[in-house]
Amino acid sequence: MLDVRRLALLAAVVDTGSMTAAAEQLGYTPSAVSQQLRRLEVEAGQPLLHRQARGVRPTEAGALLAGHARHVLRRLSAAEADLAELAGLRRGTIAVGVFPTVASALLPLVVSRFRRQYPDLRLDVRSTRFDELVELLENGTVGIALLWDYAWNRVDVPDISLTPLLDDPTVLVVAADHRLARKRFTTMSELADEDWIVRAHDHPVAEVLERSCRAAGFTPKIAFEANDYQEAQAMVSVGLGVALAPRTAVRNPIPDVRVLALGTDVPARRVLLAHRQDRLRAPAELAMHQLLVDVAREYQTKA
Amino acid sequence: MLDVRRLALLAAVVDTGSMTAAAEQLGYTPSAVSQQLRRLEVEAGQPLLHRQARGVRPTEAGALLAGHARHVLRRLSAAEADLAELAGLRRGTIAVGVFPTVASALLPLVVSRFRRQYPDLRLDVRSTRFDELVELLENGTVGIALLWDYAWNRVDVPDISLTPLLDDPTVLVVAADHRLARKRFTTMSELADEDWIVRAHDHPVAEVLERSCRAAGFTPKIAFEANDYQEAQAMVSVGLGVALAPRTAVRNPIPDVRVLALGTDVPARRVLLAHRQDRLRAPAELAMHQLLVDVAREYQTKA
DNA sequence: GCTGAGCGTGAAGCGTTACTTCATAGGCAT
DNA sequence: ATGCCTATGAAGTAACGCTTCACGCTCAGC
Repeated sequence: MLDVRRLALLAAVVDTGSMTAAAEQLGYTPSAVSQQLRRLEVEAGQPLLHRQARGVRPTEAGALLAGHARHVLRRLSAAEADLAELAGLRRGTIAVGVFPTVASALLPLVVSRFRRQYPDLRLDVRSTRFDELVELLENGTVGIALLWDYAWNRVDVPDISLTPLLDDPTVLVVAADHRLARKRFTTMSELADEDWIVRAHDHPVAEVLERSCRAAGFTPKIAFEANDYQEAQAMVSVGLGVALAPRTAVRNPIPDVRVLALGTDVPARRVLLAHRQDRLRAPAELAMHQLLVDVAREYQTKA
Repeated sequence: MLDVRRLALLAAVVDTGSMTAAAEQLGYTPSAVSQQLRRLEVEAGQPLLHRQARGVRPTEAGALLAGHARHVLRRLSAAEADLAELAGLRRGTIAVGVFPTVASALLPLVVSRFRRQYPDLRLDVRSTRFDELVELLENGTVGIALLWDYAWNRVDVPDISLTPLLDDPTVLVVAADHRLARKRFTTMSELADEDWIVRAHDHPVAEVLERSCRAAGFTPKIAFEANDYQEAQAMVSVGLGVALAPRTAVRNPIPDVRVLALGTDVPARRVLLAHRQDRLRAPAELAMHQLLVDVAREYQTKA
């Protein structure tokens, strides 16, 4: 393969008409230019320059090669410009993986601010469940994923770096005509006699209920198992029971339910930002990382 | 400037989907590929490959760079192909400088054979006088020049390499009704009483006449000074006198003159092939060089 | 005619770099 | 659990490109 640095030298020499001028332009000594061009001529198998008393002139082969050299150099500049655009956030794509409850609550904020702040970047959001999120992260389909965990079961994936974004306290959801509906706050010990709506029994929030009730000294009566928080709210609204939920999951409650805060003794869900711990991260990914941290901080303090 | 060899590596890795495969394809060890790509990523300021369990996948920046790399490599291949075409005589230009008398006699043979043998090469012929030929040769306008000299004034130009092509004997031109017109051969001593047509007095053939007559023991009577051999022949044809000329110059004599050989004691013009003695010579130039040597040899033996 | 500036070239030496070798770590299939 | 395939790291070596210093040449100016 022809050496592109030598071709660049040739192009400069042909342009300036002199090895010395080209050397100065490119920051070399004339000797270096002369040596490299000599090698290029050997490589080419034919003379590329006519040495004259005053400077040099390209031969037919030299002019031809210099033309190719200019194309190559232009393309390399374009490549560097593209990299600079990616680095300068004037171009690029960031794919983020999220889980459904954060998708509905936090994400609108994130997306709108991202659009405003980086109008030239493409944003890809995938909403799916926990284990697939980790997989997407590991194979690079997404650069960033939002995960969650509880204190007794901290997420820990090798080669994945985690940044806690916010604490998502567990709240109580009751029907609008419930005896506690007027209150803003309650404790688990007030709820010993309630019927409970939970999500599928292997869902973590079921374990939150289990642990909280045990700490309060009673065993919850399970009235219904819902498939998601929307369904759970519906059941609560018609008086089938009360439910525990992460606050972000019921950020926009349906009409006939009320949301009450609970004490800090009820375990809170933690939302985390996860990414592969590569030395180098794509610029767009770094931008999104910072934006998520910012949005989460604001969300936390505002709420 | 981005390193093209690294870009080539990247393109190969992206194509094969594996560093090991790319290494094997390009004749490197996997370690070398890994190291170079790492450097390229540092240069790019962002990751270019997603490392996966089974091989690698390009990131957005990696795919972009690989695309540019493919363009650059294609262009470099084209450059090499062009050089090969020049070397393979399927392309190129050869400029030859000649002096008028060889142009009219030898050149038609040369041109026709050149066209036949190298149909893809361009041939540029410039016909001019001796000193300008040397100048054209020195500044590279022509790659080959045909020169001539006589034994007492050998051409010698620094950095110009000379190859004798043929001996161009001096002949006698007489009118068709001249007393010697029927003969094929004569000697200077038969010509002591003739009137002479010469070319301008500083022209070498005038010196040939001078020397030959002196050797034969007489001084020529100059009747007319002609500007070229055509004019000289015209004067001879109308009986103004006889003339000496290099044989190639009267290769195609006008109707009313006859050409007689002279003895070897009359100095012969020597025709030379001249070129700059560069280490490297353009392939088309080498081809033309050989062709000229061949044609001259045939011309010499045939005549 | 001589001299100096400008240009290209060459030999020697040095610093950098890119490769190989050898060894390690991790995932995946048998 | 074993073995293969992947990427990766440290160390050493060989090659390469550059600088320095010096020379030869041509042209312009005193």
